[in-house]
Amino acid sequence: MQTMTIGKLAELGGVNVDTVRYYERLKLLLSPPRSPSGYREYGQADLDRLRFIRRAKELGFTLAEILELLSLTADRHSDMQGVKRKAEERLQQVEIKIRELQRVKRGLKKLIAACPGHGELHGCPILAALSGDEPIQRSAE
Amino acid sequence: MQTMTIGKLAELGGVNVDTVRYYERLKLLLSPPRSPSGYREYGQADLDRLRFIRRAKELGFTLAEILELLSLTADRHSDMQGVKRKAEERLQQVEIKIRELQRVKRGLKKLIAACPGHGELHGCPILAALSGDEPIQRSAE
DNA sequence: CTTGACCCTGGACCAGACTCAAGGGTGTAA
DNA sequence: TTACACCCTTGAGTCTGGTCCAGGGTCAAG
Repeated sequence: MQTMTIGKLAELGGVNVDTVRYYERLKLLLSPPRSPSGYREYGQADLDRLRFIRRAKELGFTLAEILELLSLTADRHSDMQGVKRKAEERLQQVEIKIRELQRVKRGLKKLIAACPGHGELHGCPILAALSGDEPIQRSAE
Repeated sequence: MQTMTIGKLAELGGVNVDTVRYYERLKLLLSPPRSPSGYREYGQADLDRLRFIRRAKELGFTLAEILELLSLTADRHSDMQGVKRKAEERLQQVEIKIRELQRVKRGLKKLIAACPGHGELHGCPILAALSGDEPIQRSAE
């Protein structure tokens, strides 16, 4: 397959056609060459990039953050110090995200372990824990 | 404390007053009785419920999911299987996210370590981590 | 009796990330 | 040639989870 239309790209990338055009507007995807009749012509690199975006999004990065990630990997000719600093910033954010999720995971595990999974709801420890009167922890505010 | 106004409830629950009214519209909170002048009068049970919502939200449940959890709890005759299953679903999603973020973290670390501050970025590890060819998991579709 | 902090309602507005509609051109297969 | 799926653009609408505003009533202190 040399090139593909937007419909094919969207299908392979697991997103809507409109989403592809939306990403192009946001500069997340490069504007591809056009056929004589004006159709966008995509190649494998575009598909890779689209999949990159999907994965990053699933990890909780916003589109703005993904744009930064992409420019980080794409700016092969820009100042290396700047690129490195950006990568370090991203790393910090990723580490924070992991810690937050681990806190959530511990919370969920505790609840699940304490819950027998059957019987009267009345005694459900998940509900008890969620409605308990311990102070609520503020994480990132 | 017999009853409290919306301001007090919001304060103790750690949310905005408008958020309380918003939750009431969504049926996440019950419409409380009103004072002669029309003020909402909340009791301890409302505070418990509000805290329940906050905690569940911190565990990554959407408001729609929380509404479901709450309606499960409202049904005195249902048992805790449903509640436990929902918690387990959440846990799985969180664990997947953590694993993928750790992959990204390793990629970023490698990138940073490999960056001498000059030269070409060769075979970017972030791209490797994110645009790997494993199938993309559709989570909640 | 005035002031200021609170409460009420309905509705507007926000960011983020799409998604759809309208009106029109293109490509291919029977 | 006609049908039908696909493509184009611009611009508006949707959903989530709030947040804010206008225009008004209430309540306790001084």
